[in-house]
Amino acid sequence: MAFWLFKSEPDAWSWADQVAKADAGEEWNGVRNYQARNFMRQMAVGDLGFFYHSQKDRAVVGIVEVIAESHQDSTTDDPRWDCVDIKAVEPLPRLVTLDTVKADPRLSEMALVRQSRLSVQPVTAEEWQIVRTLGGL
DNA sequence: GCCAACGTTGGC
DNA sequence: GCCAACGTTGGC
Repeated sequence: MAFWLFKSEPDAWSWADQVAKADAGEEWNGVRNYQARNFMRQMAVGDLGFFYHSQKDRAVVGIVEVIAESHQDSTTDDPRWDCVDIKAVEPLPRLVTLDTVKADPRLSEMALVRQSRLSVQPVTAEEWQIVRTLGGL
């Protein structure tokens, strides 16, 4: 099983929106970046991810699970773009802000820090554990 | 609201 | 196939 991070502008699609979908989950659609798409193609059902709010919040806010492997993105007919489905699993008791991540030397290699514009990113098992703990889980 | 970083497009 | 122009993202 692998770990990931999904980035979203809360104004467009927030953790609350994701939670509202409950176990039905939702497509992680709208990604138009090859690197991000390729990561989604590598995902398997059962993989876990962090849900990150960009812009105003700049924090990891919850945990999500991949519930469908990559398939055509329903928001476009362009066959280049596909996406997975994810559902909310649980919120983090404490938000883990970008500042916190940047301040922790163990997290200095995270894509979140090194490649700030990438919207879907891999997370190592070690990073997963550290951020979970910082989040109070 | 600005700007740096970076990805994409299109002319050559 | 290169590169300039342009568009977008996201931190600050």
